[in-house]
Amino acid sequence: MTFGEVEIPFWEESGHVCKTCTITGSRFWTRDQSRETCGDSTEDPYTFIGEPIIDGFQILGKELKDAMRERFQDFFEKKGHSRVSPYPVVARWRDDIHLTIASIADFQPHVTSGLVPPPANPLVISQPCIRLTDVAAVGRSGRHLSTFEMMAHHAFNKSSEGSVVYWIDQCVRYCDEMLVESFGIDPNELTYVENPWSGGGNAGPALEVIVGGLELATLVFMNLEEHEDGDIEIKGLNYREMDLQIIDTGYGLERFCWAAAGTPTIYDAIYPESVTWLKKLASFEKLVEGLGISVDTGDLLGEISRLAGILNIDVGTDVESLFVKLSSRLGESGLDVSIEDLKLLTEPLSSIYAIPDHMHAICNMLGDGLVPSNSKAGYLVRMLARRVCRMKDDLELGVSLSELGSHHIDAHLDFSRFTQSREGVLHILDLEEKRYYVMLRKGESAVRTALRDLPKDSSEAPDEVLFRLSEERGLNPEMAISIANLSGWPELELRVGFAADMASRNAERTKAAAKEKSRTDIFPSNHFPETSRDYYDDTSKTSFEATALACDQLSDSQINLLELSTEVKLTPTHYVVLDRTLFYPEGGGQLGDQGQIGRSRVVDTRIEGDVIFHLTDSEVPLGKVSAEVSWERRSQLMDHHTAVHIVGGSSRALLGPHIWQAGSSKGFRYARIDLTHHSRLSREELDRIEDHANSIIEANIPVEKLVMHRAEADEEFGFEIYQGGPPKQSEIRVIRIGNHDTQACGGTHHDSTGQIGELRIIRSSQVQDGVERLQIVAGDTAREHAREQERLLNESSEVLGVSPEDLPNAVLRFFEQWKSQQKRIESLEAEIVRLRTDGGPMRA
RNA sequence: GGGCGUGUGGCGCAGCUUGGAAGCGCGCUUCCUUGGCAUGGAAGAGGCCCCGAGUUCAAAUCUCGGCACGUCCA
Repeated sequence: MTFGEVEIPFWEESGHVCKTCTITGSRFWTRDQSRETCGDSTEDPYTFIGEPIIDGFQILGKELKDAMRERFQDFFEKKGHSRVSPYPVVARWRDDIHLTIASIADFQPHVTSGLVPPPANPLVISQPCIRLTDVAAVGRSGRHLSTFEMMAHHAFNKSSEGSVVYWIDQCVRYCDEMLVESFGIDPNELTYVENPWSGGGNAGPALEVIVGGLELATLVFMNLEEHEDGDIEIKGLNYREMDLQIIDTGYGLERFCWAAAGTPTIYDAIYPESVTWLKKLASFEKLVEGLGISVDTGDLLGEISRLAGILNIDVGTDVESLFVKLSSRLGESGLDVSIEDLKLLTEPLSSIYAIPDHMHAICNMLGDGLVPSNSKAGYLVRMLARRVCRMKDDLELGVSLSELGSHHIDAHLDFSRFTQSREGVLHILDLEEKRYYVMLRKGESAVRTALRDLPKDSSEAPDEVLFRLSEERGLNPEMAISIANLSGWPELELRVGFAADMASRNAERTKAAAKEKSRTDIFPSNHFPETSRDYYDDTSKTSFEATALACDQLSDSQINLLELSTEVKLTPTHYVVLDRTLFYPEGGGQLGDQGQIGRSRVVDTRIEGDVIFHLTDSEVPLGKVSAEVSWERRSQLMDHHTAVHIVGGSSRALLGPHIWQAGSSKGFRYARIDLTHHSRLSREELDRIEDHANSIIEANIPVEKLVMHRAEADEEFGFEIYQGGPPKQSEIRVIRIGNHDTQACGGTHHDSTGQIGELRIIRSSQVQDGVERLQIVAGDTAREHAREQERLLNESSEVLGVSPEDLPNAVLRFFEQWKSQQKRIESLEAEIVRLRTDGGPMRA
C-alpha cells in the first residue's frame, strides 16, 4: 500500500464501489454504480442550487447556523464525544500562525506532539476559523469565505500503548451515518475521494466528502510527522510514523447551511439580513433595472456560482479574463449577457457579499481583543477593515464602518463569549475608518507628485510608480488610478496583468526573506545532564554548593551569537555547567543572574535545552565549588519582574480587555513592557496606571507561585495567562497576584507585592502601531531615577541662575529671545549686503 | 519579524536626484475696491527645514544615530 491509500471494510458492507474519476484520475468510492466522475471535477457543477440536498431547515442566517451546529454536535455527543468550547480566532497560544485556521490548530503543537493530553477524547467542536489566503475571491466566487466555522470530531490514539479510541473505518462510518441519517442526504449522491494530505509538519491519508459537487468535509488520518530521518517521502519532505494517530476532520458549517438553503450563493444562506440591507442601501434593484438584462437575476446568480465553483479564482488572477470566461460559459447555458453588463452587475454585488463576510471576521478578531496595527495579526484586521471601507465607498452606502459593525453584531453575533465589549469594537472601528480616510487624503497629493512628469493624456503609468504608491502609501493600484483620473490624468488605466505581476513580485520577496531563518544552538547542550533548577525553591537563597561538570573556553563566534546585554560589563571567557544551580538564566524577558563561582565572576547566565550555562570571566576548576548569586542584582530583577506583572494587570483593568502583553524585558537598570493598545497613551493615563499599580503594591497582596499541568491551567485561567508567549512544557509555573493578574511565567518573583516598595512609569513610546512600550523603574531604581531627575533639574536651573520652579518660564523666555535675535542678525546681514551693493561707501 | 517611505510657516504640500540667500496653495493681519456681503486687488506677519553627531569653505539637501509617524509583506 502506497502513501495515502486507505483500507476500509465499511465500503463493502455498505455497498460502495471503488472507481477512478474519468476527469481527475482520483480514486473514489460511491454507492452509485453508474457514476463516472468523483464529484469534485470540472464536469461536476453544483446540483443543490434551488434544490437543497439537506432537508428540513426552512431557515437562514444565524438561526440556520445555530441549528446546523447543534444537529452536528448532538450526533457526535450521542456517539460518546465530549463537547469542547471553541477557541479564540486569534491563535495566541501559537507562535507560528496568527489566526486559527482549522479546528486542529487548537491542539497544535502541544497535544498533537503528545506533550499535553487533549481536553477530551474523543471530542466534538465547532471552531470559528479565519483564512485570508483567498480573500480576493470572497464575494466573487459565490462560495469563498474569509471566515467560517469548522465543525469537527477529533480522536487521539496512541496505539503503541494500546489506547485506541477509533481509527479510519469507524470515522467513515460516523461520517456516513450522520450525513445520511441525521441530515437526510441521498446516499447515492455521496462520494468519498481519496486525497492524501500533508501540511504544517504532519501528513496522512485523507478522504474528501462530496455531495452535489460541493465538498462538505475532509477526513484526515494524521499518522506521520516531518522528520529529517523519516523513511517516507512526500512532496520532497521526509516523514516518519507518529506516536499519536489523530482523527482530524473538518466539516464546513456554512457549506452545510448552503446545501440546506439551496440559495444562489453561500452568502445568501448565512448573511441574508446583511445582504438585503446592503442591497437596499446601495439601491441595487435600481441598478439592475437600469441595465435592462433580459434574464432573471436570481437564475443568473445561481449560474454564476455554479460556474465559479468550477472556474478557479486565484489571488492575482486578472478579473478581466475571468469575465470573458464567465460570459462565454453563461452563453453556453443559454444566458446571454454582455461582458460589460456582467461587470456592472457583479462588481457591486461581490462587494455586497464580501462586506458581511469581512465584518464577521473583523468582529471576531476585535472581539478576541485584537488591536489593529501595521504588523502581525493586527495588520490582518486592518487590511480587512480597509477592504470594507473601500467597498462601502464604491457602493456609496452612506454608512460608517462602525454602523456596519453594529448591524453585523446585532444580526449575527452573540457578544457574551468575547473578551472585548461591543462598544470597544465599535470604537476601534471608528478609529480605523478615520485612519483610512487620512491615508486616502494623503494619497491624493502623493499620486499627484508621483505622476508629475507624466503627460496628462497618458493611458499607462510606469509599473514602478504604482508599486511604490502601493507599498509606501497603502494605495492599491486601482485606488491610485482612480485618484489619478480625478486629478488630471483622465485617460490613465490599469495595465492588463498588473495585479498578477504585483502578486508575483510579493511572492519573490517573501521567498527571499524566508531564506535566513534557523535558530542555531550556541552550546553543546546535549552533552550534559539536565541542570537542577533550585532557584524556584526559595527565591531569596543566594549561596550554594555544587559540582562543576564542565568548563570550556568560549569561542569568538559563540560570544557573537550570545548578543550580550549592555548590563554585562565584562566579556565572558568561559562557560560553566553545574549539576545544580541558584543562578536564574535569561528567559521570559528577565535577564540572567550574576555573581561568583569559586574565584570566578559570573557575568551572565543562559539556558539551552535543559542545561544552564554560567558565563564566567575565568576558568573554574571541575569538582566541588561554592557559589554565590548577587543578591543586589537578583532582588532588583525581582522588583522589576513583579512590577511588570502588576503594571500589565493595572493597564488591563483601566484601559480594557484588548490590553495584551506583546513583549517585555526586565534588567537591573530598568524594565519595560509592551502593551497592545489602539491609541497613544497620555501622561495622565500613565499616571492613572502608575497610581493603580502602586495601590496594588501598598495593599501588599501575596504573590502565589503555582505549578500545574498545562491543560489544567487552560481550564482554570484561560489563554489570558499566556501573555508572555506560548508555553513549551506540559507542566507550567503560574504567578498569581490575587485577583489582579495571573500569568504563566518562569521568572523569579517576590512573595508579596509590598516587597517592591514603589514603582514609576517613566515614559511610553511606540514600538509599532498599536503597541505601546512602558518604561518602568521599581524598588531602589525608582528612587535612583527620582534623584537623577532632580539632579538634571538642578544643574539646568543653575546654568540659567533660576530656581527649578522657574525653569520652564526661563527657558521659554531665553528661547524667544534667541529667536528674535536670530531674526535681527539676519535682517542686519541683509542690510550690510544692500549697503555694499547699493553704492555705499564700500564702492570705491 | 523583514522591506520601503515621510517629518519644511496655523493647515495641506513642493524643493532633496546634482549641496550655494527657504517656496507654493489655503488660512491669518492691514489697506484698497463695495452701501454691506461675496469677490477682486495690494502690502505684510508667521520657519531651530524633527533632534543630535559627521563630511564640507558651505547642509533643508549627503552619511550615521535617535525620536515621531505612515505603509506593504510574512
